[in-house]
Parts: sequence; structure tokens; C-alpha cells
Amino acid sequence: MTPATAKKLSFKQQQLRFREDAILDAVNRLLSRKGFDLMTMDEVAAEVGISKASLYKHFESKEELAAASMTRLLEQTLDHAHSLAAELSPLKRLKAVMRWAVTAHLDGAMPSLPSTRSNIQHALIGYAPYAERVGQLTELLGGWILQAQDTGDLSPDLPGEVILYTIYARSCDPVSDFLKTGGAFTDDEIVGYVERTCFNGITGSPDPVA
Amino acid sequence: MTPATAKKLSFKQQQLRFREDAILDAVNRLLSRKGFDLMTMDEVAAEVGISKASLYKHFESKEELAAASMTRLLEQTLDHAHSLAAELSPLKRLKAVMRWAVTAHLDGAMPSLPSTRSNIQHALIGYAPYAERVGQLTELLGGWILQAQDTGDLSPDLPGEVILYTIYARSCDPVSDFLKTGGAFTDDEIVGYVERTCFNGITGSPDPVA
DNA sequence: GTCTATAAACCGATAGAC
DNA sequence: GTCTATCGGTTTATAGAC
Repeated sequence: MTPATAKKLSFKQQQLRFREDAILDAVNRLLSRKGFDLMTMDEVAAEVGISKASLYKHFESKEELAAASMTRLLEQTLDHAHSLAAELSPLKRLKAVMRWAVTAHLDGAMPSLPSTRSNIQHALIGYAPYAERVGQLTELLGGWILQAQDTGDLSPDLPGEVILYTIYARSCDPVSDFLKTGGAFTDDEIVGYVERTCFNGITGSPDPVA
Repeated sequence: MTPATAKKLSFKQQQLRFREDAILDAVNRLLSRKGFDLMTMDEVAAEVGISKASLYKHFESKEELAAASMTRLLEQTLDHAHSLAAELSPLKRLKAVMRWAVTAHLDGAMPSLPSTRSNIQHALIGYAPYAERVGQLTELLGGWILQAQDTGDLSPDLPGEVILYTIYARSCDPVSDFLKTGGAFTDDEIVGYVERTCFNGITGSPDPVA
């Protein structure tokens, strides 16, 4: 393979990657706005600016398209989690990940967890790259939770499962959507309320400023 | 109108009411299991055991059917809330309503809140009987929340809006579905965890047994 | 790879017989 | 009021020209 050919191939691959990233961006927005069941392939194609047939040249089904989008989102979440300073306490790292996710959710870039009632759930768990990322994130956050329970920063008498699912669910909490629709609060305030009610409940006091 | 005629009419009306209650029961189950968008009128008819055309003799559209089901559910919620002993503190009444709702949710009788991403939301708010019940429940629970904030049982520095939406959302929390799917906990344990994390957060201690 | 056009399936709603 | 049969519209996915 000559350098020229290699360059041309690489350029084509870059173009392909760029186009597919644009598609996944659109899917991400539509998934956040309407959810999997209400999102149509026509809308995706229109949002990207290509035809539906071209879309199917890149992704062979609606399920695979959504799975690719969710997988990329989990990779971004893992990247953000790994980027957190090591000197932060596990509790602060968990809070930081949650704040990041809720902020993305309010920006329309974080779809809600595929609920038990959606068609996509079964397809996702059978999609290896997605399941692998879920496992990685669960392992990472699960370790932080155990550490935070050891120091008493999180309730030691609460099953780790309950804490993990609670953090996952609060990261795309419908409460933030309702508060945003109300229009009485800024996005930062909403993120603060969701974080506070998740960690301290609605009976607890706000954390003292560090 | 003769007594005989009145009796016959009443009987027919009872039959009608009974049939429509059976329809709403089926809608309630399907709404809990699949949500509005994935529920089909064919399924509803099949679950009740009548034909789709007959179904349309009772309710003139899918939206009205869902609205009637949700309205009845809100009435049942209001009935339960009003039945609570007056000597209970506002906080305990709020917790009781939430436990009741989560229990119903785990039994497949409490559909999730119509999310912002569903087609049904706009139809519901334009459906007067539904909107009226939502207003009544919000007024009732909102009053309890204010009282609980006055006594310090709920955080006084949290907007009532945030507390109300949080209680609403936690009443059909997906966390309970995930925990139930896991199979490691009984329904009572799950209800307890959801209540505790809602009111005390994941950092707080369990409430001492009264 | 991109397009237009279309196939195949599904769903909400209705017509018309009984 | 209940049924069977069907319409009209939408959606996923593909065929075939360029």
C-alpha cells in the first residue's frame, strides 16, 4: 500500500467517521427529545440532512442506531469519570458525575434511561459494546460507592445496588424536566436541587459550601 | 318514568359502568406495562375481551381512554389521601401517600408519569376532569408540604415545587422497577428503600422506628 | 454512497351487517 | 352495542437508478 493510497483511505475513513458522528449527534438529540419509540428514521435523516436510504447504509436498523448512540454516550461518561482528579473523595466524584449527567440532560444531550416499558431495552442488553460499557461504568461507580460507604459518606446500611440505581435514575430525572418547563429556575439551580435531594433527601439540609 | 323503567335504566347504566370499569382496569395495566405510545387499541380490546369497534363505542379516541384511566387513578389517590387519619403529621401523611403509590406501581396498577417525551401529555392537560384532579391533589399535598416545612420536618429552604415534583416522580420511580427486576428484594423492602432515599437521601440514616 | 420510489407491516379509526 | 372487514395514514426497511 503506497503512502498516497493510505492517505486517501484514511481521509475517506475520517469522512465516514465524521458523518457517522453527525448522525449520532442527531440521534442523541432526538432520543433526548422524544425517546426511542417516538423517534422516526425519517426525522433522523432529515436532521442530518441525508436521505433515509443513506442512513441505512451506515446503520442497519433503528435498534443498532440507538445502541451506537447510547454506547458513545456511555464512553463519554466513562471519559468524564476517569478525568476526575484523584484527590477528590469518592463521594465528590459521584456527585461530579451526577452533576455532569444532569447538566447534559438539561442540554438535551442525555436521553433518559431506556425504561422497562420501551422496545429498546431488550435490544440494548443484547448489544455487546453497550453491555460492556455499562459493566465498566457500574464497576467504576460501584467501587466509589463502596469506598464512600466505608468512610460513612454514604449510608453503609443501604444496599450498593439501591445507591447505584438511584444515582443512575437521578441522572436523567424527570423532575429536572418539570422544573425546567416551569421556568422559575436556572439550569444550575435545577442541577443543585436534583443533586441535593438525591444525596440528602427532601428532609435534609444543604451541604455546607466546601 | 315508571319505577320499572327506572330500574331497567339503572341496571343498564350499572352494566355500562361495570363494563367501562373493566376497560379502564385493562388500560391501567397496559399503561403501566407498556406506556401510552406502545399500548395499542387492539391490545386493550383483546385484554377486555371485546372487539375494537365496541371499544370505540365507549371511548371515542385513544387519548380520551388514557385520560379517563388517569383521571380515575387520581381520584383513587385523592380518596386514599383523604382517608388518612387526621392525627398523623403532614410528613407522615406524605410518606403514606408515597408508599401507597409505589406499592400500586409495583403491582402494575400505577403508570409512570406521562413524561415530557410522550404524545399523551398535551392531550391530558387539555382534558378538564384530569386537570381538575391534578389541581386538587397538588393543592392537598402542597398544603401538607408547607406545614411540614413550618415544623422543620421538611427542608424549609427547598422550594415547595421541588419537593412536590420529587414526591410525584418518586411515586413511579424507575428505580423500583430495576430493583424488582433484580429480584433480590421483596416489594415491601423496595417501597422502604424508595421512601427512605426520597426523604433522607442516600447519605442519610434510616428513620428510627416510631 | 446518495438519491427517489416503494414494499410490507402496523395502528387508529370507521363502515355496515346483525 | 357487538361484531367483521377495511380504510387511511405512518413507519421501518429495501430496491434500483445514478
